[in-house]
Amino acid sequence: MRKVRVRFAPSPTGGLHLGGVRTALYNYLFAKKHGGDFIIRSEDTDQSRFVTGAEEYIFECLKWCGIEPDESIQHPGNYGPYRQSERKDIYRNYADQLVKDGNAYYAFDTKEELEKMREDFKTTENPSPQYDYSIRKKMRNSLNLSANETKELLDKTTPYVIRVKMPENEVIHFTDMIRGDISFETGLVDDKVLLKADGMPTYHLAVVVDDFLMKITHIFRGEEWLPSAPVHLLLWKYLGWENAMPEWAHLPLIMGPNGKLSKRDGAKYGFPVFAMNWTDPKTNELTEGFKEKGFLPEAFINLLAVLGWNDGTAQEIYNMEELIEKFSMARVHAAGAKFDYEKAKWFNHEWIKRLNIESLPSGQAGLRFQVKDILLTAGIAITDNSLLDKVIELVKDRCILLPDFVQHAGFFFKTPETLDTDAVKPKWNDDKLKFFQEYCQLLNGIVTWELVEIEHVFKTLVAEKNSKPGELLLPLRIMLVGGKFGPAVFQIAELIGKAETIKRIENAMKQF
RNA sequence: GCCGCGUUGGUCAAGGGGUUAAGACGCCUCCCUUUCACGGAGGAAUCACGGGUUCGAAUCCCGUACGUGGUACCA
Repeated sequence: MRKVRVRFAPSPTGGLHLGGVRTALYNYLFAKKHGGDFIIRSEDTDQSRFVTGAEEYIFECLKWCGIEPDESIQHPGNYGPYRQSERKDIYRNYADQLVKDGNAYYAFDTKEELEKMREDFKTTENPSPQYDYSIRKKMRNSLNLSANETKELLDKTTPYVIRVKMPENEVIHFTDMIRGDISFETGLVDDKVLLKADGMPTYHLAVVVDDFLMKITHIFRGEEWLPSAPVHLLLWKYLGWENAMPEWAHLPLIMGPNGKLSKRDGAKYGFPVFAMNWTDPKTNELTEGFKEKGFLPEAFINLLAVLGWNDGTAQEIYNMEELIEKFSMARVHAAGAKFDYEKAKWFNHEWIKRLNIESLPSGQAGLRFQVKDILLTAGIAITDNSLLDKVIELVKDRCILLPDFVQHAGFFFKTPETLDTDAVKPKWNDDKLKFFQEYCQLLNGIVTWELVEIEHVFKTLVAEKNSKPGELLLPLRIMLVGGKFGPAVFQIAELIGKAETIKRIENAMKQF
């Protein structure tokens, strides 16, 4: 029994979107569940499209999610290098071997010739002709040229690519861990480029070679790779590695409101699609991440994990430990799942409610730290941790995203700058003014500043004046918190203290 | 066009020959609460369609439709 080894090969062009993180997560969960290794290979095959900073960004995102690779550029193991540009010679070697064995060939067609071919063979029935077994007979490649002609072209360093030679009439099938038996006719698959003119491998060559060399046992990737699976299968066979063949699973896509989830959807519908803030270095355009939006990493991995997977029970809230224990690839849905931001927020709410105040199981700082941080960015510095803890306990039920704490906890530490006077003014009168003046005096006389006392004094005075508590409670709330929200008024008064309570009432009275 | 994959309420989904077809999000109603939430109790809402197979189909088979991905010297 081989040790489980899985790998994640994030695209360098787009940073990490929802689907990417979920692929990483599923790979990670599977590896950890089976006591295996989680490996990250960096795909930088296409230098011209490489986005600077993407590599670091990906590691940061995964780290935030609590996913640390066992092997990667940053955590080298025995199977490096892990960056494709540094493995160039390795790929070339295997490409040459494929040519030598007659399973691949040199193709000298220029970009223009390819375009011409696609134009010439285009019909209404077949709008995009492929470079396949029938077309390749008509192109400029080592299959049609004589050995000498080929050698001559190579000697003259004519640009060329190496393409796989797909068999004309074979059925290739394999078992997908999610979808079961899947088969393809090889004649319908094109002769994919394996090695590009610049000497870099395409994904097709790179994955196969890397997965073999890095002793990968399971390949989990997005569903968009399913159509090229037969190419990969054949390559494993042609390279003579059939007995080391890994198992496969093609993960369902994550969909947006209309079709596959895209970065645009995020902007259009107002929800994040990246784990963390992503600034496109080319356009300088900032896309807000789940982290910055106020999601807890626990909530983020939780919602991602159950978007396309469930363990068959009604359980919805899982921490990383439980996910590792319960995850199984066979229970991943084959159909794509539409991302629902409302549900995503619900997960965050649940996690805010249950997150430990002090620290996380992962050893990271707990809710207190995160709330403190969010208040600080809003200009509210916290010095009293025990007060903060009490406040968090009191208001966390009404906070969905982290920044909600600014509204719901901020006024405990900072006098509200503006009051919702409109809610009070229309019904404000001299009687009420007198009531609050007297209430302030009474509050001032309270010796032990406690909830029951503050409330008792209020109620007694209300009874004395023969007024309705409801009409006075709302103004008091506005005075203390600034608006029609927050927990029980007297609880707020207790926590902000005697002096501050009286100060806020007196200040507010001037404004009504 | 061709090829692959898919299709259970608006969304995530359980169920894989006999179920009153779970549960969650969202929505609605009520209760609780002298604010807003939380919480509690209810409610509306689903097996894409058409054929088979079967005593019996959401479940198995075929077809159709629709969705989605691929069809690049992108990944």
